[in-house]
Amino acid sequence: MKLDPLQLYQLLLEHYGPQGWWPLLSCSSGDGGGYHPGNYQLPAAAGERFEAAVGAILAQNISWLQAWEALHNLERSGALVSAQALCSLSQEQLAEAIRPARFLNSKARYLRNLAEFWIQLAGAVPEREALLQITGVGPETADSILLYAFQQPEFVVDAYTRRIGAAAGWFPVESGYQAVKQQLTAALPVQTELYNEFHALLVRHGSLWYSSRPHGAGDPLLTGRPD
DNA sequence: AGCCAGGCTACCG
DNA sequence: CGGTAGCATGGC
Repeated sequence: MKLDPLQLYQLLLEHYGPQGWWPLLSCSSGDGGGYHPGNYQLPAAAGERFEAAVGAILAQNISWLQAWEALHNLERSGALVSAQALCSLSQEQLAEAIRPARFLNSKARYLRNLAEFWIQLAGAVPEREALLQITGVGPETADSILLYAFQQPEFVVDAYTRRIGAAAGWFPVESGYQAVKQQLTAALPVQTELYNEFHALLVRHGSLWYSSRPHGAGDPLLTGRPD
């Protein structure tokens, strides 16, 4: 049997339940969780949108637990109050606060770039092309910000999406970002809530079965060949 | 010890 | 242009 994307989405949702992304500090139980399963209205406040965008950069190529530690450090430094507040920190302070998130000097620069962009934005919903011009914001981070901070219907593609989609026979693992995104969105209804939940579920499932090599070995849902 | 994180930029040929 | 080294932490 070969699952189509919508069928896999329904299977994953049934299997894992709602994931409650994007994790927010204000929803946190203090253990690095920060989830609000089934509530797709968050983030609603401007501060929460900024926090989610910051989190999207911190989470690049790293486990969420480490990103959460860094985010919490930033909160304690007062950097999450506003984009201006983040900019008021020195690069050294920023880098030290986000040390747990790896690539600290790079990400400290990225965060300042984001914050400066945020100030220009003045509360508007950003354009995808504008986000992509920020040094430190690539396609996945841009779509994460649009989807999870602003509830825009932009499907987020990550490494797990590629591996799982390849195992499902939808495309080759080495497919480019836009190719994967277009193929999946063509097979799904354009719904922000579905995009939100599907990506979170793919990360959940991917981290369980598509992390160590060979990718996908033992996947109880797809039983596909590893790449 | 070694592998792997919810990538992106800059530089190489 | 496409491909990849570098970024430089912490958990399992």
